[in-house]
Amino acid sequence: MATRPSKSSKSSEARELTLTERARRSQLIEVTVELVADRGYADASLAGIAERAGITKAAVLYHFESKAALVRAAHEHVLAQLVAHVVAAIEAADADQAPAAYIRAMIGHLREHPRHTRMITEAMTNGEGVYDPAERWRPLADLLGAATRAVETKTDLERRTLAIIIGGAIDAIVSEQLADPDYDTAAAADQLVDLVYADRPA
Amino acid sequence: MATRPSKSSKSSEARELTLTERARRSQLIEVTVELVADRGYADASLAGIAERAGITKAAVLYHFESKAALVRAAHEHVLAQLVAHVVAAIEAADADQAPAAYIRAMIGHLREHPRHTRMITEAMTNGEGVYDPAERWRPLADLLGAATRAVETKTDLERRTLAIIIGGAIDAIVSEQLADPDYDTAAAADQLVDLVYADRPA
DNA sequence: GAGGCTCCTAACCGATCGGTAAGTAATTCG
DNA sequence: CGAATTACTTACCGATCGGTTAGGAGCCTC
Repeated sequence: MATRPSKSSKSSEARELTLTERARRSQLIEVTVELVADRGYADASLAGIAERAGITKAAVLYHFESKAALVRAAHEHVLAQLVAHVVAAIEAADADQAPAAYIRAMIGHLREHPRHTRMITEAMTNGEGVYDPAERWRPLADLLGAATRAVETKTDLERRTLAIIIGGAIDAIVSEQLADPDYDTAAAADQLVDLVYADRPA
Repeated sequence: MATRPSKSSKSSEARELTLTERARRSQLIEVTVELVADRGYADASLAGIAERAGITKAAVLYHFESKAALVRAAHEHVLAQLVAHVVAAIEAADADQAPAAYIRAMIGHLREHPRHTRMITEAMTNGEGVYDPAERWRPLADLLGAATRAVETKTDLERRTLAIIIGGAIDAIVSEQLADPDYDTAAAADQLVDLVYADRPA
């Protein structure tokens, strides 16, 4: 049979992973990120993932209950790293410099991990229900609300729109770098920060 | 047989389309736009298009030589309308107001044609080789170059980056409206215009 | 009224998809 | 030693994909 590893004799709840299982799982996640990034969400098949990992399709499904579960795990993996990096940068900055820190941390991280970037954008545009677009800019909008000193946006709507503008600009800068690796994203980040802080100077 | 309609006895080059053929083609293009917009590029199958049009798969391929050709035609259809609208708006504006006209025209058109919008973004992210991302912001960058009075961006790189920022912001504003139809894109367009024109006031 | 053209249907094709079933070496454990 | 568990492979499944083939109804023309 090829059912799941059950739970190693004990009938309790906690799933304790073996050493090899942990290794395979993380390898499969890595391979999935690579493949989704390189060939797109639709062309990242189980067969392709399996081949790249040196095992068969069935072996992949032995470790993950479905392709969707594998892709979800891979997505959570890259997203967690991004969030950790950005949160650390924000916490290290002064409150009024938080939006600037956000912009530079986002662009910096994505520049250094192009595959992660491709995976995230791929998951956002093609992932079934990975995370809902209505909440996408909420964290940034909240951040702008907290940084009242430097970025004086009055209404909630204006704050929301500014978050959307900044977020969209970051997306586009990152996409540009994926298309042209020579594009200077650090300079672009500076220019975006200037633009945001130049607004409402009074 | 079900080959192409050849060219109606005459062996010359010009393909003259029948009345019914013209009608079917435009119907199929409309249906394709609908389906791609509603269910995404990957889930818009020939069978689905055919069913929605009330004919069979084979009949669709009788009018278009492949699914790719049909999608290409649909894409060109929606893109042509967008370009016509934006160009008209720019030509009607003063030179230094051209970027503002661009922003408002883009956002306005996309607001009024949400299906076209979805189709275009879908084609950009999932379309095989519809149009290359390296050239995407070129027209806007050129426009900024021409409007030297209001938007004083010095170097080519800064102009390029500003175009990317504006373009990305427009994308995000439009996406937000697709997720929340109550979102006030006209106000967002005004805010984006203000931000762009507030830059480098000296 | 026979032939030719347009516009379509029904049936089929090979490829590929995610997923399942059955069996089996290798390791661990009583 | 023998039983159980882990970590796989080979072979298969039904569904769906884009595309092809053969044929036929309806019209138009000589």
